[in-house]
Amino acid sequence: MRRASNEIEKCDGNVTHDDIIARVREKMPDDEVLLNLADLYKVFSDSTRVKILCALQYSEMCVCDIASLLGMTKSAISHQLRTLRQTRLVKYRRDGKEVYYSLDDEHVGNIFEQGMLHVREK
Amino acid sequence: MRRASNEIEKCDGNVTHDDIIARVREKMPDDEVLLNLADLYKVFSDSTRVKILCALQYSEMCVCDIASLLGMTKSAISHQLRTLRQTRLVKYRRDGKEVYYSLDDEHVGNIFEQGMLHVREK
DNA sequence: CAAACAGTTGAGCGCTTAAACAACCGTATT
DNA sequence: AATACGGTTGTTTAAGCGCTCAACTGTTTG
Repeated sequence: MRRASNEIEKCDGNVTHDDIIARVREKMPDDEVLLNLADLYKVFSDSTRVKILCALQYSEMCVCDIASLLGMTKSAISHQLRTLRQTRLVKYRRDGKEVYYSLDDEHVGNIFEQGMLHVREK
Repeated sequence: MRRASNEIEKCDGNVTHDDIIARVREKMPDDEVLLNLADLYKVFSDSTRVKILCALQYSEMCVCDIASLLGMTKSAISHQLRTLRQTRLVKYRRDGKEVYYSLDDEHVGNIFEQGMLHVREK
């Protein structure tokens, strides 16, 4: 320990540019909004979920189809579909023994496009 | 164990809709693209990073300012800035002892907007 | 050069989480 | 009712990750 004793760091408050901080803080959205935003992107941050959403852009599919397409177990897919359901990104309908999933939101496409723009170039 | 013996599951390949699968597979982007896409969104999936990016939309800031704004240690902020640097989302310039960070990409704003659209409504 | 300060970095810890596994539920078929 | 099959769910395990702590780099000032 090189510091005096046990003062908390937190960027010791001394030499920061208080004017800038105040101005930025004023403009920033509420914490809750930014938290929800991060949570939304968290859903897109897993490649399995991205693949599922991407596939559903082209056709509604049952769990077995998706599992087969991605080469994964039905269990794994079902778990991921659950989080996609909870975040209202997919909806489903039952037909006999099969459950068909499809996209629930037109935003999904837009979000994808913006991401693609960044990924594709560079 | 209820299953016959040790056949792999992988959605037993039997009753799937092979036509749909084939059609979707044909249209899907390459795996690598979707992986990069997921990685991009992973950067936005943490609230600390989201806050940093959001703050930098309004003004360039030094590490100490950001730490003070978010009530976190300089170390934590610096670690996150590192991943933001590596993904080319922020750039920096040195001025004396201080290092000023700013957004490196106009896409950041667009990506934010699409996310906000989804978060705000509902 | 020494001290102070802004920022970076590596190691370690605790929490989160994706996938595997096994059991279970619901519907259809016989 | 019994069987089969599509899908779901709880549990466990291993990997990933954000933060803290401590040490270090680099720059300015005395």
